[in-house]
Amino acid sequence: MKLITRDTDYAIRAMCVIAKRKDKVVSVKDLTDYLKVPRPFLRKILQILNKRGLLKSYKGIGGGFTIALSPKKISLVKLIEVFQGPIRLSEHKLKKKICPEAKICLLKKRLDNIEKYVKARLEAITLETLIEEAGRI
Amino acid sequence: MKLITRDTDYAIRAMCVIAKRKDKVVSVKDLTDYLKVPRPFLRKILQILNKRGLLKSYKGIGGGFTIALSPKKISLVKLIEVFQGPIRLSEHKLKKKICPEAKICLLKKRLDNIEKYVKARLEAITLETLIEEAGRI
DNA sequence: CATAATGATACTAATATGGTATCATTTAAA
DNA sequence: TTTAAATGATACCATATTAGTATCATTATG
Repeated sequence: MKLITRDTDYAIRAMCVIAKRKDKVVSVKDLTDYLKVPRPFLRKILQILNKRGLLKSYKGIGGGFTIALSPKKISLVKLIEVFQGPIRLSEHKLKKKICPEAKICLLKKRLDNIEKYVKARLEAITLETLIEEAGRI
Repeated sequence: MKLITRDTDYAIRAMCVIAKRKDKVVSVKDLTDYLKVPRPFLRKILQILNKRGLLKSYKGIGGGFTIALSPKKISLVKLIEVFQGPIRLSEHKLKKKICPEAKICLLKKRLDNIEKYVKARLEAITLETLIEEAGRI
């Protein structure tokens, strides 16, 4: 079980770097030199973030990416959901055919509560908090 | 992202039924009739639980499974780890080559905390609590 | 000894993950 | 105005995981 897959992880780190550079345009080359992650893969990831409106892109020589939104507004939940779809701890449905013992589906309620907590915590972690904390050290 | 996969889910429900029947031997046929899950798949799952010492099995006519441990002692964490391996929310390693920006790995610390919480909650959910609550309704 | 159960094991199909490769398009600068 | 350096769009590929199926061996009961 993984909460965060490789693409999300790369995205988080790349976004942090881009966010810190503020309005300076950062190219994939710059990022891969620094982060040591596979270039074509990171390219794909950044294109997705661009399409989703989290990055702005600039083509041509000297091109690259800048952050499109305030780092305050970009949470881990958001990034996770971009690459991994909605967060759901269990797909355990309350349908009779899957769970005739509707009572056992108290399980579902319990898992839902845990999920709610996890989501809240991940919502609270934004690019801003990551960058800020890093800066203080 | 899923915390609980299908096999774990089936295992939880089957274990609840078996635990409730106490010392009565429950066959796979009984279980699939009731739970409406694929029989060969459930068979495989129960065999694994048996090997891990969570169930006792009885061959031959009238055979099947009984619970091997007190339902108190069987937590969701245990069942999840049987089928999905150890719970880890992020594989984000603190290695330089993966994360040159060691500071960003505050991320790791944060995720670890969330993970600790989730584990504690899942540890607290045992077959007993699931059965007991169901009984009260 | 027939039958109903599990044990062991191998196989398969579908999906997700972690990428690569290629060509088109844009743009800055020589 | 050409060239080079960047992204855009897309298609492809390899591996692992998930979700099963199938088959034969073994065991116990009546």
